Amino acid sequence: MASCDLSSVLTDANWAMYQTTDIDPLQPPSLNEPLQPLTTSLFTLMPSAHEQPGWRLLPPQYWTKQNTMEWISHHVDETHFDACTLNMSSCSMDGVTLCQMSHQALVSAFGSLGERLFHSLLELKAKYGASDMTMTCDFLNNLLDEYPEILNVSGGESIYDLSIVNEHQESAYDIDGPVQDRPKTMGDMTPVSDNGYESGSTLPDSLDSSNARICLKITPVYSDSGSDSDPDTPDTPCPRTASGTFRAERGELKPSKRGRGRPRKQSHSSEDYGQIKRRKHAPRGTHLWEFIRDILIHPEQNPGLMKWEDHQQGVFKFLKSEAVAQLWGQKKRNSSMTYEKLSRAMRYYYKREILERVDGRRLVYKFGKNSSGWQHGEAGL
DNA sequence: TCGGTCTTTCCTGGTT
DNA sequence: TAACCAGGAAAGACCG
Repeated sequence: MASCDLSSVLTDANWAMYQTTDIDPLQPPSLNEPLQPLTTSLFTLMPSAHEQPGWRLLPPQYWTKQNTMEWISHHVDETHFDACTLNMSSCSMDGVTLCQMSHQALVSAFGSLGERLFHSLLELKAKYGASDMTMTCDFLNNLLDEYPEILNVSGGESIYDLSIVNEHQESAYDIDGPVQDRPKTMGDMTPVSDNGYESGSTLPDSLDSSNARICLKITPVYSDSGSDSDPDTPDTPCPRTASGTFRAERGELKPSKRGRGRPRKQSHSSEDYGQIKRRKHAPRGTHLWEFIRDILIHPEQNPGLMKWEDHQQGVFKFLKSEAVAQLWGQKKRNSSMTYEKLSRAMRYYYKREILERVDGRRLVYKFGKNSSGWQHGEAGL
């Protein structure tokens, strides 16, 4: 590439954006600190242990800004596009925003590269099906329900232009152009339901929320210059690979071999932490097996992540193990979740007979007698 | 405050 | 060789 290399540009942008390695969404945004885009803090996905970029693992609607940048970078590299002609601010968007962009908007933002990006996006949307946007919206709705203070930034300023819109108010999605220009592969982005994980509930809640049919429109309004690292972030820098991605996998973040066990969470300032403690504990009842079960019993919201092998027997299979793990990680606000860790937690269920072993079959598990809600006719289905 | 529960993380070794 | 499986060990987070 001639004069500048987008990878390095994007890398620097990523570096600035992701210096804070562990954002705690519980902590109310402070005007004194750089603002983290909501979707970034929610959906941050580090490259997996296998160096598979997040955008390859997840539907575009789930992409973080980093994923979007990696995806753009990928196409820049493939087409030898001159990155100097790109506006960095155009690249800085999460998947939700990206999916709302029309063909015209993409071409306008990325020039000749926009055409390629548009078709790539169409392919990815088609690949992952149409229901993912709904999950994203519902996830955000859940978050808003649980942490309404996100909307109430001290000083009366709103970080996010965040509005709840009726699905039929199509203008709510209008960002760059006429509605008819937008891709139609997202199932018209009709929000359906949530899985109710956050509240620890299962189906009834989700059905309720499906009736509500609301979606969030979120427009982050933050300063480009606000990339200072979190004061509580440990000194350990976040290593990057040559391609500009982060390597958060085992050992690579640590200067030396660490001991066993779960590492201590990022410390908060005593004041902030106290506020969190006073506010509310994250509700219990969000168990992994329930999360798995709810993915399985909501096939319309399951973009090929898992499938029943024998529903009667409770036998199921992971189709996209890493993607499920990432989804679980999103739910637990843990961007470093992997299938390896998830599967370890799954194996603990054997002892409690929530799951049963299925010998000789990879990625296949079976619900045990101490699980419930997965059988036909259960859980209000 | 404490103990139980439920993960989460790391690890070694085996299997596919 | 990579991906997955099995399970021990240790520790964090949550909750009653």
